[in-house]
Amino acid sequence: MAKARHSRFDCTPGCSVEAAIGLIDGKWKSIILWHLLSGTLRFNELRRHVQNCTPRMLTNQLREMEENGLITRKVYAQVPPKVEYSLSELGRSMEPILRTLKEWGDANIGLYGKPTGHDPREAA
Amino acid sequence: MAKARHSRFDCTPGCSVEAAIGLIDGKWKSIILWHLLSGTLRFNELRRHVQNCTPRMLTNQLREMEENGLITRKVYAQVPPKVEYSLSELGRSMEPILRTLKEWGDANIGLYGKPTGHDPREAA
DNA sequence: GCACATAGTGTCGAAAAGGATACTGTCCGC
DNA sequence: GCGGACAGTATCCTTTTCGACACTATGTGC
Repeated sequence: MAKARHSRFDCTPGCSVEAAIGLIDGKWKSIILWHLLSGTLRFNELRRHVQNCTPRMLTNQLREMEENGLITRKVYAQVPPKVEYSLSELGRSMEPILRTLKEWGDANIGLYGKPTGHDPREAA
Repeated sequence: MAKARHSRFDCTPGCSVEAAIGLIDGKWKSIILWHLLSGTLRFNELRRHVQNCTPRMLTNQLREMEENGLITRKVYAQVPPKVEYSLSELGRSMEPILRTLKEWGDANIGLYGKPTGHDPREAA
């Protein structure tokens, strides 16, 4: 997901769709982004919010999003380390995407019977 | 991606975002969905549209989306097989998502310097 | 009889993503 | 001096994803 997964920007129309997805895809990114919409958060605050995400994964996702310019990492040279994560302008520009996604999810998942989640192959 | 990857619907707010992403995530799904927005397509038509997607992968993605209720598969009992894929109502309801995603992608990727694609770790 | 088209399936293997667990260093409170 | 909080790292391992390639069956055209 990190690297070349969605890096075919030369593909058929729809590639920008893919490219956009590529940036928010990754098990925790959307949640992280979602929380950051409400404001700046520190590493361990995020950890608590995301709960079952290991620190390794959290760092990982955060770093990728930083590289992609979605978030900003601000380190305070303090004795007990302090690092703040916030959305960059680009990250904030994704708000409509996140919202559209959430609206659709709220409207269609559960109401519809959880498109994912149920998976016939498990029941059968 | 297929199964339990994004199946934490009980998580913190933002889970519906994740759930929605889970349905369009998967290397080819967004492209397929995108093409189907313009109308019904047959298997090999899709193949030609998506180009570098192996038939195995195509079947795979198509099946997952069918299970998720996003697309409809219509088989014609003909001698040279004929199978048509089209968006279901649920699938069509994703149009705003796809469009938002595409708009964002068009506006921010390339213009911004291809957030993915460049990856400092490769150059460094 | 051979190739082509249709719509796939099956097997194999590599790579990536993700998870578990333990560890770093520094300061504070006790 | 012990343990906690801070912000991560390092290492190992499993699962998932994806791609290559060959292969199925049936009918048509040559």
